[in-house]
Amino acid sequence: MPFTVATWNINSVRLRMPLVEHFLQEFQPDVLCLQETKCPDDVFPFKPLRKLGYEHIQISGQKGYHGVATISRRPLELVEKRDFCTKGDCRHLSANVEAGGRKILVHNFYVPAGGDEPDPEINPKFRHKLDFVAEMHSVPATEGPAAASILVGDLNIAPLETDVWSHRQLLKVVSHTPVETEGLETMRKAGGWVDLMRRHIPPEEKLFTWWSYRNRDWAASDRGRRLDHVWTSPGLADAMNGVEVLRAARGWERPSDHVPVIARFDID
DNA sequence: ATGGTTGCCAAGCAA
Repeated sequence: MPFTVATWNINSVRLRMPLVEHFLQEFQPDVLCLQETKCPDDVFPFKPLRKLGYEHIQISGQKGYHGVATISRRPLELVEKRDFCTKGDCRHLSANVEAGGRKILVHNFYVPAGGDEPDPEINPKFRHKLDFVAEMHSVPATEGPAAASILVGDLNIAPLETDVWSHRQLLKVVSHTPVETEGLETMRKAGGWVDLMRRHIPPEEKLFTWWSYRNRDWAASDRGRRLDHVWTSPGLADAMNGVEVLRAARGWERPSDHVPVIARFDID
């Protein structure tokens, strides 16, 4: 059995527990990282997840907004819940999991969306987003010769031209502005991270993980963006055995506007 | 150029 990690912005974990359960039963990832759980820790739905064999759960939740959860079939060792930009937002959680005979550090991120106006001088939410990504420079892929790391989550930025339905039309739209895409790529490369989705699926190919709710027919118009990402340290990237974007999940009953991304590794 | 939808929670705000 290969080691598998999935990431999914669930947009309310309690509302979508039936979808989470369905997903876990069908795909059985070792680790599932959820974002936008919108769920305080004292009411997180542990029970149905444990029932499915996911007994190791680390959460960082708050009422109404944000929130991340890392759910695992293998033992998890919490490393930290970091308060990026010291706003008290629950947007990060890291934990160690064992695979291939070594510890792998898994970072689960929910980067701020950044509001509508892509000008940090007049839009504090966009300022926050840029500051958040800048602070991610302090999260390197490798912290020692034997260290392996994975960084997943909703990064709310579509870096490549083929990560959006129209590069030209989205250049001034938050998520695809040059200051964001260059900022994210600079941070990724500086940290030594490999963009695993793009190692598996060529950058010439359009690739989306999110489709707006504000669309008559998301599948027909296909105006998507790749906002969700899987990054790894270089050694782990070499062990990658495939990445799957579960586009079908966008068509499930009462779906999230994001779909799961699953990465498989040839280690156990 | 505008408005389109969803989820929080019960009015707008955030996405």
